Amino acid sequence: MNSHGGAPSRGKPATLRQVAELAGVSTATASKALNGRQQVSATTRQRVLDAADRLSFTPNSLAQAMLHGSSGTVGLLTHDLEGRFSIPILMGAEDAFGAGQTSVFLCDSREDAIRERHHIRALLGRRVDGLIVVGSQTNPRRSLGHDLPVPVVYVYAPSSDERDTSVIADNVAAGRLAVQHLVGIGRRRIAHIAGDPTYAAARDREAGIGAALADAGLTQVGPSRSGSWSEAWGRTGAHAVLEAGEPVDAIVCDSDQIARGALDLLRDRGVRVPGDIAVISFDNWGPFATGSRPQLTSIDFNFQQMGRRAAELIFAALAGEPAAGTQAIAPRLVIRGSTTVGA
Amino acid sequence: MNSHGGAPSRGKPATLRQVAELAGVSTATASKALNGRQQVSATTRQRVLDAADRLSFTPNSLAQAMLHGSSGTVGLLTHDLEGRFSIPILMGAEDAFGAGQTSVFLCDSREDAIRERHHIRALLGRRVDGLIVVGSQTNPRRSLGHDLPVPVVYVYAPSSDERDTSVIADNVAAGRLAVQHLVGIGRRRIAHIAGDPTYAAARDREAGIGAALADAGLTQVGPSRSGSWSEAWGRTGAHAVLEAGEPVDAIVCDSDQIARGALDLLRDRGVRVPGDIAVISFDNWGPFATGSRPQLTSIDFNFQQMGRRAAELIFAALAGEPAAGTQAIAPRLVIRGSTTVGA
DNA sequence: TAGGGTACCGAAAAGGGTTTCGGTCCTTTC
DNA sequence: GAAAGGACCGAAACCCTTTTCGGTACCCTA
Repeated sequence: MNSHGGAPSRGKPATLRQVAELAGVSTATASKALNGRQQVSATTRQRVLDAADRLSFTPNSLAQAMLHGSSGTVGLLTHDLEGRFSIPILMGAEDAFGAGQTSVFLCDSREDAIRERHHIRALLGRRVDGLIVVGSQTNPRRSLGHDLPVPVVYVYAPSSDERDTSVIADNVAAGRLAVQHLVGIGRRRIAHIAGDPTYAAARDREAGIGAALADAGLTQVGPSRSGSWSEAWGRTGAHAVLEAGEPVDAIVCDSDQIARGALDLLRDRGVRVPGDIAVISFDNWGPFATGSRPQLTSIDFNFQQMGRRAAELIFAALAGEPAAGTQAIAPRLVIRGSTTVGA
Repeated sequence: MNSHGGAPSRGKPATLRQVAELAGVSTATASKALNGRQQVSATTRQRVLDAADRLSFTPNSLAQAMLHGSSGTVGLLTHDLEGRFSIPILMGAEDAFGAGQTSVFLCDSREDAIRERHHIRALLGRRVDGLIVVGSQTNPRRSLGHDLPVPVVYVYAPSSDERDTSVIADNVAAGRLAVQHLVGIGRRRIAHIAGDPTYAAARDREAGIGAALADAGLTQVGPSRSGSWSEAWGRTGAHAVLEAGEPVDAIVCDSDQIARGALDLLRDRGVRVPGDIAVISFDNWGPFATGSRPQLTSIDFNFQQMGRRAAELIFAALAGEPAAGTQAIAPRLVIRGSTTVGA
């Protein structure tokens, strides 16, 4: 770690006192020298810097935190077992906080309320400056309450309490975006294989799809068929769409996994994609979207941006400008082979 | 947070001093009362507890850490963008540390050495008790060096320095396990579609497969065909296996994604799985392994257990019993429909 | 009633860093 | 030569909790 080696640095890390002693000054002077304050002569400063380097001195953030009043840490609470959302969101937050400035505690509550409370206690004990709560469903989740001493931002799954601050994916816009793309490439007979109808995500996407179809003067082919988020349902749903007999030239699938299932069945039936039927889906989950034949055009929900926004909202709240309510992050269309031949 | 509400708890969290003041005792007594020490009368203790509850008091772990000398935190360094490994490993570590006892800082270095150094500086500044370094490849990675003041454990990707402590997946055992299962269900003509040959994982699995075949007195059908970790390669590889002309009744695929590609092609060619050819793969990546038709029999590398072991090794090192060298975690066979009809 | 014992409580220091404020020493100017 | 000013440095307080150790008050016994 230290640039020009030779330091012992075994055992306990060096303290400012040791640096000061080695440099032959007081801790006050050493502190000022290291922090670029103006009360130190150039020669003294250099002596301190050399001493700090020799000892591989790293200021103890715990002590700094106690003085400054803020710890420079944030807690990220999740119960997302697969880590599908949490990692991108965490990376976005890291970006916004500035790497090295703020560190993030990641805790997985595993859908367990007791474990969650446990983690919150621990995080508050460590005096985190804020809390980011990531849900794995889009459904609103129970609020942590308002008696917490730090700002809380809910991400992906909004808080059921409107007075809280939430950042969510804009599923309605995503639904519109999907249909607009299909219409843009000339499709007119659009069907929809939905996910689990108990999820707000499924309902919102359906609403967006309906609105965009209406805007284009079109009517959806068949009902939105609800099922689960699985590939198996994608196969079943696509089967139902074909069996209904109505001609179809595009299918919107509520997730990449559903789309994979649908592609699978269409291939079995000899239906060409995108020639006969274009397929578009949501999530843009890397390996799923790019592993298929053809690759999936998909709507990306910009998780990283959601994390960034969450961090910004925590900053704002700390600065005394809380922003209650729910903010939606705009999704992004990623075009691949399942809707266009060229791509 | 506080059980019977009514507390203000806005602004800065309460301090022990405030609790003591409210209870009419000194901070020393308050501390003893809250920590169950024996130097306090029952009535005084109760008064302190009531005061603490009224103020939603949470002891400041930062101050405790400064006294105790250890922060009760651990840094987990990753550059695993998809979070495929990191989250299970983190959960395993949480388990071993005991939820609430130890909190984990998660940092993503994004394959960037500068960012990595940055994060390490920050973590050491926060006086983490240990460091867990998770690699996304199985290839050995550059050591962080030995001049760090805390124990370091490398997970998944071992350190290239033998004096470091590493926990890795046992890819050789995994290869053996796959073949043993196939042999156990009566397969004798086994082919292998390998992953990227620059990965140690691919080489080790190949070694394990070879060893188990030899043990069973069998010879592999065709060479191990190397490619990438993608579904596309799985299709290409399976095509090559069929085109080679030699009869085959089982294929080992180096990842679930490769297996998905292989399944895809076999289905195109009208080959029945597992009737004509059984397929087995590695990783047991949930949605990939269970989304296919049939579902994939796969070797699970027990990431969670790797995290647990890493935590234990850090504990041991802190207790003065460092365990240099590399430890391999035994994999686990998960049987599904791609090798057995019943399952 | 005095002495010893016990139970309980509080003052103080420690842990590492930052900041304020007072002090020292050197330089400059009249 | 003396006073004023400036540049630099250090003592001490502070953040919050824990722990040691000394002290007080009370009770019991002789």
